[in-house]
Amino acid sequence: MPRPDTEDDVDRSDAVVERYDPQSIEPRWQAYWQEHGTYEVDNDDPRQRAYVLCMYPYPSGAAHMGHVRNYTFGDLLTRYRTMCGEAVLSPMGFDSFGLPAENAAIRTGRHPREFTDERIEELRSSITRIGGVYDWRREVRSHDPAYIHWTQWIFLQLFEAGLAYRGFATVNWDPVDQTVLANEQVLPDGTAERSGAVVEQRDLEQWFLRITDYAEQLLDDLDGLEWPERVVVQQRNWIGRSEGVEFEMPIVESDGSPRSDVPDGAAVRVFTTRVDTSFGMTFCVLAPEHPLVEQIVTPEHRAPVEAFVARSRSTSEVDRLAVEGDLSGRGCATGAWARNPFTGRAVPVYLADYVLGSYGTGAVMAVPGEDQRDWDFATAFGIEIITTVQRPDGFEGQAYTGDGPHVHSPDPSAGLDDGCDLNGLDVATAKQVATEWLVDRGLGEAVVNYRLRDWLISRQRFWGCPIPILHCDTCGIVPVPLDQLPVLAPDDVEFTPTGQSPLQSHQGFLNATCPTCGGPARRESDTMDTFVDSSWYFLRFCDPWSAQAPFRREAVEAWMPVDQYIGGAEHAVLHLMYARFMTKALSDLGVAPPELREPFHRLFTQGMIRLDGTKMSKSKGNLVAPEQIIDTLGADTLRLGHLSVKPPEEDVDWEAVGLEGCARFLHRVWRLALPGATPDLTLHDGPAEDDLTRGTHRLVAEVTAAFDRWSYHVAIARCMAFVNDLQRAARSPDGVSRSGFDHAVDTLLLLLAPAAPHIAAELWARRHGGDHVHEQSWPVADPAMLVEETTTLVVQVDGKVRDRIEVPTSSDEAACVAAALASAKVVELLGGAAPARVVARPPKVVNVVTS
RNA sequence: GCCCGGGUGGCGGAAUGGCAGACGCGGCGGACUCAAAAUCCGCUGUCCGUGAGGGCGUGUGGGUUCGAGUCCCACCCCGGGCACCA
Repeated sequence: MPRPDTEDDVDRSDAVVERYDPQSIEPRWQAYWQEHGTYEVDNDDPRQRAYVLCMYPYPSGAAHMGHVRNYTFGDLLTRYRTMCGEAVLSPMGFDSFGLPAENAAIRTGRHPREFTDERIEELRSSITRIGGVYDWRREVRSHDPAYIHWTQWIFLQLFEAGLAYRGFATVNWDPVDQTVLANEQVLPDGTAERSGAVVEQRDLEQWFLRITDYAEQLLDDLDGLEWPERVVVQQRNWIGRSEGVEFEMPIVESDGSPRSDVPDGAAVRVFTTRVDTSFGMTFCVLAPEHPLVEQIVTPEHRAPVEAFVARSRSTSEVDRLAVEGDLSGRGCATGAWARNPFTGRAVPVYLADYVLGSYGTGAVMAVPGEDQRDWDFATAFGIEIITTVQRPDGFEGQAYTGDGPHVHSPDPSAGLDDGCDLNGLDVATAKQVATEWLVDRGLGEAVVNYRLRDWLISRQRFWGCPIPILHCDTCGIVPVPLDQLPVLAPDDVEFTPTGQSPLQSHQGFLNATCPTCGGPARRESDTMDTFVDSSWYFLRFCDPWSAQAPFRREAVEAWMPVDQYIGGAEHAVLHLMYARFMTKALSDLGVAPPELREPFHRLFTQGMIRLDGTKMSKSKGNLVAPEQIIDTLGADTLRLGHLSVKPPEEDVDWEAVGLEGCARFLHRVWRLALPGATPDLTLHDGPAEDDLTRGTHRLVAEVTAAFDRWSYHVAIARCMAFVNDLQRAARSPDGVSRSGFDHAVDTLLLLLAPAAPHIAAELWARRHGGDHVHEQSWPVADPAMLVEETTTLVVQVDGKVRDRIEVPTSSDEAACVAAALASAKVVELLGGAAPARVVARPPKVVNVVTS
């Protein structure tokens, strides 16, 4: 059946030139790489090893532009470093537990596993169509029983070591997703990062991982990482180390005499980072939930205090910490007094909701002169303000937090014979002296506090890794024996619209036998935060076949740490902190090698894709489908679009991606490089032109340098400029030599192989009898070829460019100056006068100074 | 408020203290074509000038230097993080 003639007419008219058709090329090469295992590496590979890893994705179906961007950078690096002779481990897997699948199950009644497996296949196919190459033999999925087994095994190791524990805690409850959230998953405005619901406070028993044990290491080891400064700063802030002093303030009467109605030794223990300002303390503040409140409140204050405490307890932590404007409703007097050890005087004890029981000692000394919040509080409650640090001249603020000499100490009225004298000292020195003074008298000690809290991993969800614990009435909390792992969620579950996890009511799952006493036990129905799964997957990739342990140590030694980790910056304090903690914990437990203290040596965070100025996302419905572009322009064009649009770490507006220009460029490369498809070129058999050879070497040097500093957009721009020049030269009447041309084109194909792998592979194979471009060595520029014979000498007069002269590159200063002074322009501008001075930087620039 | 980034044509952006605007997009003009698409060629910071050419130009104001987009100081604006965690 003859097809109606449409565009076929055109094809026949210039049948000499086979047009670049990505659809016929790309699937073939994708299959080739897969079938030949081109990017599979074994753990005993003799080459130098490199581990290049992109954050494994949540399987959300077909890839979106964010995936494309992420995987293009990772894939380029894998291919580039492989051509450089390294054995590159480039695995891929799926972070396949999580709420979207469970929400879909609630909506449709289908089991999340089915849903998830389908989405994984879709995503895998998308990633392949982008041209991403991975060692798929190593694929891991969080919901795979083998993976669940080892996640649970790791949890039990942590449990045995005391790093996993069950604790009662006031937690963030998401009423929409019906689960608790980690602090990291709550946004500063008090809403849930995922669901957007207003987070409530609930008191629940939950599982925690003791990440705070590692606070100091997590902070210190940041120094050795080659990570974006932004991410390091965010982690540092999140850990929130602060050095300070704790000391006790005995509860007394307002005149300093002992108080009879409180137990002996009753004292407020305060934490402060400004012990140097202790002489300015005019009151102290307890958290409303502080256990001492009950004992010290005086009868006439009891009623308002109880009301205040009740109100604070129902306020979220975020709201409590938001101190803005008038503070008069935020505090409450207790009627009690406590003695300041520095002055010997009693100061009133208040409650304030912005003081948290969970940080420091739950009590602070208040120094309104040097702390703005204390100033605001003192003003609201009519409390005295004393200045202890000399203000600089012209200071017009309220509290002064800067440096300066200390004043007003010791208080002469205190009559202490061993008073602490800080007068005249700067803040740092005064802190030291005051700390020593306290320590020497046994009144307090230096301490370090962290803002970081333990990692709450309990989730009241179904589609997650079950926590392998049993609750026995007799024995209490009992770990599931290792030989009974994995604990898997049942298949016969029904998802109800209430959203409650089916695990909480599934008797077959809940009922178990206590392995210790043989009595009945109830299975833990909470599952783990999915960040637990992603906190060790990079280790499993080293040895996904291991059946006796999560991974064998020697396999991890072969590959870890990850040389280059690539992902989104939104994981700065979540995944990246948890993975660092888990690596350290596993190292300490002897599961991972002892010397492996950090998982990711280098981190790269690529920018987001935006459309119309907002983040592209399914919920906003503003997606541009990568598949559509692959179907029309091809994957190589799409990859090039991402690579060339902007520096990779910056956010990208999709409108800025110049796909047409990239497609044009590839068409041009095709016509230039396809043997026999170049009728408009003039190629002769003479020796290679020096200019052309030098240009080719310069291109190699520039592209390599650009790759090494992640300036892909510059690398692509250089290739484009090179093609423009080459095409122009080859089309000129004189043409170029065949040998110089072929060298130029072959080099270009090698340089493009990591960025546009399909077209490079196709053209290389056609030019070289079926050879595979990705198995060639990355070209190296000959330094001797980078030096031009002549160069443009820029001639300036008084710093302004007035002339340009071609000179031999070897010209010395005298020759350059002579050439410059001989310039007609310079002669004219000098008007016969002698230059006042001549500065030369041979052979690039000469500046003639006239005055 | 503090700490990081960043301000360069109509747009995305290049530029070891030495030719600002590479490369791409967009725009304008031309070649090919019956015509269009595709492709190719030329122009494209701004002002003055018919032209050759010249003036002005990298957020603002100072400074260092023979020479500053690049270094220093102050300020303005944008983006991100932290923030009243004692």
